[in-house]
Amino acid sequence: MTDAVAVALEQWRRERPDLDPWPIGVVGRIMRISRMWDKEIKSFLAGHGLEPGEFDVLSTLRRSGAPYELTAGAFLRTSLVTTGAITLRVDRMQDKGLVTRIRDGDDRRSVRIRLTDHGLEVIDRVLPLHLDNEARLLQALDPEARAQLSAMLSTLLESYGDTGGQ
Amino acid sequence: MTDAVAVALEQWRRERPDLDPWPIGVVGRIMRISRMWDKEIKSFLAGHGLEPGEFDVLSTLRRSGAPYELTAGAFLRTSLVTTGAITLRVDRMQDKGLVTRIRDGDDRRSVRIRLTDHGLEVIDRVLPLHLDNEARLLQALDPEARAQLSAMLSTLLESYGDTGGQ
DNA sequence: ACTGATTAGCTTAGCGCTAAGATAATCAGG
DNA sequence: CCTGATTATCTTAGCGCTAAGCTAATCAGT
Repeated sequence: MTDAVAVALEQWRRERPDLDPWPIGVVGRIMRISRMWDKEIKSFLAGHGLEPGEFDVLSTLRRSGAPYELTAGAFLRTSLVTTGAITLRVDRMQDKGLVTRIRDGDDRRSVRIRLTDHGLEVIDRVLPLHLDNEARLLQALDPEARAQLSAMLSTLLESYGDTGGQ
Repeated sequence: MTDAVAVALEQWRRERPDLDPWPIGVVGRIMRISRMWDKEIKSFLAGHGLEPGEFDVLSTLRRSGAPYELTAGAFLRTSLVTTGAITLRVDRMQDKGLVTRIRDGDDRRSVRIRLTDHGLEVIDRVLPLHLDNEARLLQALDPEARAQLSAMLSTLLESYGDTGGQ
């Protein structure tokens, strides 16, 4: 069987034989997989009443450890979205009772975003299911392939200096 | 150096030692890379007056070969977006003079979308630059790694039955 | 202390997309 | 031929995000 990107590569070789379309073999496939996973994960999370962006905030807070509290700026540095998106996510999550905003006493520009008890309960319940769901998406790869794939992706991220802030 | 996902994995192992977060090593990295590339490519294309979705339509038409014409449904089957998105993209591209809509004479429900001379000129000019740009994003990987990576990504897409329609 | 630059976060118009429903043409069975 | 189901596309309200500008607090140099 050939995937959709293999077909596109073959078409390009026929139509533009003067060009070598090899980068599409990597970039096209990664973007295609990412879009498919976006939908899968969005649909999975919807079953638990969460948007992907909200799950992302919950995860980041949870794995930062007790007291499950980070400034809005700390999210920016790990999240690849703009400040406006963080503000809006936290607005929605506050309405849902997942997090609270706390003005910092020392630096009154700063806002600390903190997981509520409910938020902690939600992420601790959903995370294991989320991991199972992601593992299912990777079933086609054996453990060795998974490790090789992770390593190559890591090489790419490192080449972009992606350390998630600092 | 460690990438942002390696840091997240380490945090999870500390905070939830009862769980094995390995799927994040693959899924998290692919999604993170995809979002970074989305921005790079969007910014690159903006320099040529194109949106990513528009470039996608131009590419699909161009590589389908003369007469550079496909039905709206054919895009749907290769594109991972909804029918509404195709309609809106074609609306914008028609305004820009990149494509034209032609009602099919045989099946009058069907609309054939056709590259204009201008559209053909644009995609033939931008594509080589786009490939150079993508190659730049993959500089960190040697040719052998690129081939291995493509093969593993292809395995995943095939496991989802992704043949781009048919 | 004062002043300009910087930092942290919020606001909002606009964008592309989705989801759900609508319209219109074609097909399939009796 | 009808009639109901299907197919192809368009329409539109609403969503999350971006980009650009804003407010307010803090810092750095004099």
